[in-house]
Amino acid sequence: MPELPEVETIRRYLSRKLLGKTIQEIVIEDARLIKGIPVQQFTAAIQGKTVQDVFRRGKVILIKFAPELFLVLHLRISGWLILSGQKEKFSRVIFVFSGSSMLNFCDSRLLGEIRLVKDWQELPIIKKMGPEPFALNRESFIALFKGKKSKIKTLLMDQAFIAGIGNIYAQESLFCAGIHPERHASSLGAQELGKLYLCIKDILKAAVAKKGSSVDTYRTAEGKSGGYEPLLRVYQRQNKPCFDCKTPVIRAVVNGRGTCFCPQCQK
DNA sequence: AATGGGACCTGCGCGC
DNA sequence: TGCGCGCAGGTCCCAT
Repeated sequence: MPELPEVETIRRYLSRKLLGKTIQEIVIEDARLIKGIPVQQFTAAIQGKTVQDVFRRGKVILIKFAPELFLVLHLRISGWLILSGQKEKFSRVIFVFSGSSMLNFCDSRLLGEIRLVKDWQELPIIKKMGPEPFALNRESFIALFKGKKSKIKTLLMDQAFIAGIGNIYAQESLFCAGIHPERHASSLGAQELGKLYLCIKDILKAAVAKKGSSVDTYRTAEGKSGGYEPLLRVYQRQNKPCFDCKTPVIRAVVNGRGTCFCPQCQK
């Protein structure tokens, strides 16, 4: 479900609401989401602990309870988080906080992950993760492509290459930059990469400002829809006229994922 | 090393 | 109304 803008939106809200709050109880509706540790152990370890920090790396949300105790939340494709006073639809794990607020980890397809670790930086997913898009300048962005040959869309979605971009914002960024999603990275010149850099930054920034895109189940942690959806230019617009040239938008499968692009504007 | 396919799971919308 | 099918914002594992 979530890419960088959605995850960052959730993180900001949780940070605002949960800092200093203590976990009173954990309700496990479906234990399959809890990975790497027996459920009993998981529950016992965070009961009574107080939130010290809520931060993000790529699409991963991290909640710090102690210097050596971090809750790791990954929403994967179908998860979302709702902070409310009740159990929500598709709630799988509920963290009940002091003040009776409840953080619902909702996930229709059960593909999400919840972990508890001592050292978050040692998690495999974190260890191999590429740089945060906002930490890059034009030069360092272009330098990432040195020696890369994959299709550009595959690269943008590769979390080891750059963190936080998924299927929506990869498509949107490539449309903005006028680059065909199946172009090989080695064929892209500095000018095209420079344009792509600006597009990625602008789109992610605008999407964060709008609190993400509510294409399907995504809601912000306060249960509201995101506001970026009306600004999407190609995502899921197959057969509809391109906003720029009116040519019908094409849908192809790139790297196993549905991919929309304008055959006229994206070369 | 890089790439492609399948697996993990369930729900929703569509056409018949 | 009911059923089957295709599709879904991510990541990992395995075979080639």
